[in-house]
Amino acid sequence: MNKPSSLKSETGDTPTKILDAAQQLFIARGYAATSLRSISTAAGVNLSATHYHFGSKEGLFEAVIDRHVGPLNAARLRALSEVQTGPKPNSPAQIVQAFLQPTVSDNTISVLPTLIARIFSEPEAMTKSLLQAKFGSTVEQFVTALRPLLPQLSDSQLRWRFHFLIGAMIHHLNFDRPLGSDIAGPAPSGGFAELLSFASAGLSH
Amino acid sequence: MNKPSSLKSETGDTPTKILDAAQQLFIARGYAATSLRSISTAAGVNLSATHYHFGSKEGLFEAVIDRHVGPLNAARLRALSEVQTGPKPNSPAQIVQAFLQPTVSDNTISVLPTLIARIFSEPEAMTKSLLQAKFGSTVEQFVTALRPLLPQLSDSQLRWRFHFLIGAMIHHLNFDRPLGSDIAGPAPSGGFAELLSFASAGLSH
DNA sequence: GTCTATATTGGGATAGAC
DNA sequence: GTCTATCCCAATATAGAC
Repeated sequence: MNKPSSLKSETGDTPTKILDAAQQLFIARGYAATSLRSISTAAGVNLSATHYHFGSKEGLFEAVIDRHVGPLNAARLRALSEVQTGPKPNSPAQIVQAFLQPTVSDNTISVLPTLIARIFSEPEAMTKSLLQAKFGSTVEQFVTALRPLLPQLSDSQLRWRFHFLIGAMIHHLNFDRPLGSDIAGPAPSGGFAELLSFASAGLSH
Repeated sequence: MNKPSSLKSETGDTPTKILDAAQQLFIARGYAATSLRSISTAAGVNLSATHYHFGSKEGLFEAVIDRHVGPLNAARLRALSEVQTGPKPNSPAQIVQAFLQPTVSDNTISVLPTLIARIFSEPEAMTKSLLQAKFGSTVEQFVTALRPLLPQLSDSQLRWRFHFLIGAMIHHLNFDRPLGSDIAGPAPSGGFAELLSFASAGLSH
């Protein structure tokens, strides 16, 4: 159960190899179930290298996260800015797409969204304040952008609905197919388009 | 980080005390981060009692789950049946409410939904087939009930949207307030009502 | 059914040679 | 920066007395 994958990323320096392996294993098994030993083995480096470069397991976890939050926030805000500089008025669906699209298209490897989903699903108390610190500002800007487009909603209603939008997104990233779909075979397509319309409709009704 | 809560449920026989403590800690910390030691300490029983009654940590986890899935499925199907025997035609919102309401009202202690959310958020491969086994049939019946009410949706669309509905529900159960709300203070109210309307609108648009 | 004691393994972290 | 070796602790699980 604890054998690391045989896939190694042979590229990059030691810290990068550690980050790549840690990312893959944290996604697959979660934080607590992933040992530094399995990470160092998968990365093809010595166990002590993880401590030398990242200090501790928690430090490594934060480093894995920090590698991605900046680019993701930047991509979302760039998409939001593009929507807002286009022809007015904007639709809520455009804003929603600016928020969701970078989670599926902004990385060559598509593990980034899965990592985000894993962070949201971690039980540790650490997680909640960490999410606020890393994503709070961006979420705030999207809520602000949506408010004039949905004047019928109270601030509380708007925040709740954006909250559920995030929940649907996380669930979509955690599971590649709906419950009840065929277990075997390729994942059914069309999920992201459905997510967009589901979230937009839930937000705007 | 691993000190068990001082709250003990002094009631019940030993297996019940173990189940209560295990449930509380699995919810708070997740499966991997919860030790049998912390469970037995919180339960006020000997460590060996956990093995004697449940065989293994995984066996205990399944026992915690199994204590609740039956009643939850029954409550959901009962609510569905009541909706369907009422005056026709039903609205999708009624079906959605029949699915969601038991997660917040069917237990004296409101930890059941949090447990369900935790199961959905566990990374282990075990989880996915387990969810299909425990909830697949009930979800299937709700999808079947919704289909004639939403004839404009393909089967694939309907399943995706119900999937997102579940995601929003899980997220709501995992976090008691939206990102960006005041960290301190009581959780904002109205979340469940907003979830109902968000999910119904996303499903029906 | 409940306890003590222990077997066995694996975890994070560190010291110190190179 | 990288290695070996090791410390120290915690984990699941079991054996066997009571």
